[in-house]
Amino acid sequence: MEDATASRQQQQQQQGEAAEQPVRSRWTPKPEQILILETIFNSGMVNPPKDETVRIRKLLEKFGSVADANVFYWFQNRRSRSRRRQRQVQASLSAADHPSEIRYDHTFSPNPLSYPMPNSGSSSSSSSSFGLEGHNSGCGIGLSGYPGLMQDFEQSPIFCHSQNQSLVVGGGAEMMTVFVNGVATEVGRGPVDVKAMFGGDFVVYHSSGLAVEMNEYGIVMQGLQHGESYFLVNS
Amino acid sequence: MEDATASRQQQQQQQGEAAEQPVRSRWTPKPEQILILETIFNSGMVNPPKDETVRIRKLLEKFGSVADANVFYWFQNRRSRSRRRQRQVQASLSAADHPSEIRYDHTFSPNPLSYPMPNSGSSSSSSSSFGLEGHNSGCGIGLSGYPGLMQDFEQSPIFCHSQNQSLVVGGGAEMMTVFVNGVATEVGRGPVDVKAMFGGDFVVYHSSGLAVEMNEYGIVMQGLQHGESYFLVNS
DNA sequence: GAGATATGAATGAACG
DNA sequence: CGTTCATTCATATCTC
Repeated sequence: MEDATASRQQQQQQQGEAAEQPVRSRWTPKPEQILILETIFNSGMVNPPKDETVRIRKLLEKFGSVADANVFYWFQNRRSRSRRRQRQVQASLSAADHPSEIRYDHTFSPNPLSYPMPNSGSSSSSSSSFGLEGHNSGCGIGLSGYPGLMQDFEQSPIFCHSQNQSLVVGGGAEMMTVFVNGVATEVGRGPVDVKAMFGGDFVVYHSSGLAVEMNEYGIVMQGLQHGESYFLVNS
Repeated sequence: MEDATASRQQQQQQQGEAAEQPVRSRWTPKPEQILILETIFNSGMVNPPKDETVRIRKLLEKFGSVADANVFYWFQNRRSRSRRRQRQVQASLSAADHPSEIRYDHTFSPNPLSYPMPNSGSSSSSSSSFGLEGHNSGCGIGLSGYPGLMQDFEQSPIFCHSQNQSLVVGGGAEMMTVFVNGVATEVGRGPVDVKAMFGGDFVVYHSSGLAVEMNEYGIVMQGLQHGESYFLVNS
């Protein structure tokens, strides 16, 4: 926490000499700076000691103002998110056990570095071993290791994209979910005895405003549809 | 992965761009999914722990693919924006030091949810911990399957949560047509006194399933929207 | 179909 | 270190 101590309050960091930016409240690393930081991180130095942090900060300053605290925080976040992501991946892998339903990572999660997620137990921490994950997709930038890195950053922000695909398996057995007065409710796919199920005499409306027909016994013979919204109104 | 790091930030800097993004699309929650999320949030669970997040995700998957991260982000954003709105409202209230005249809130927000607003003086401060606004004390909505999944609702769930309101003007505006329980109805564009207008205590739902917020006097302040369908449910 | 708005995603900063 | 908050970036959506 030593580095942090010096940070605490730098509410207003001088946004750089150029005096033209809309006064950014927080540090916004330049692409070159990120590249440097990534390179250092991926080279194995994931938790630079204080003196090293200072050196890095000086290096970064060639591309824009930055404080030691920023560097400190950057590594801290990088470490944290890196590991978290690792954990996530691993968790989703173990989820492929006895898939009662094949559900896997669908959704397009572009290429997030990592997003937080409340976790309960779990430790493993043990300082340094960070999973690689830093397999920098070779788009290399040569950055000769850390000590020697220097110029030549023209820019080739790397980024080799890969699209993710999602596929979904519909679920659904004979039960389906509908929303009744805003509440998700499981109902069978067959006829619905409104009176018995909801205890009272109601008129059922579909969200479109049309009443759902029911017979003289208060039974909706076949109207509800999965995912739709309905409303019960006292009759 | 790391690629993402360098991917996003370059838009305000006069930096010559290089490559473009593969246009990543983002998760677009289905109406049913939003309803579920809103319901959970309004029930008081504003920051579900990891395991809960997973359950929610599985629930949401019945209506479309979604990842844990999406759920996580949703709650994080919801919380954040909710808090910010709260702060904003409060700030505008304190601006009434010497109220030489009645101040009324003329924030007509077309949408039921959220209204950003250009932040003005941001004192930021790191004080954190601000009042949550999810204090729906008991007004729960029982989302099925969740705190108990599926529920028994014979009694309609209600939304409490109200905020002080400024009253307004009754009348003067134009009229518009909305559908109430399937019936076209003319109402003024301003606040609607539900009790007076419909003679009874009701909860008003928009066809999306979301309850329309009303204050303790049974007055819908945010106004209804022309052409939309609403349902009155006895409370 | 350009501008305004709503909101998903990312990330710097902090807290405990 | 894990978690959470505040801000910002990016895009889907809506409006005129």
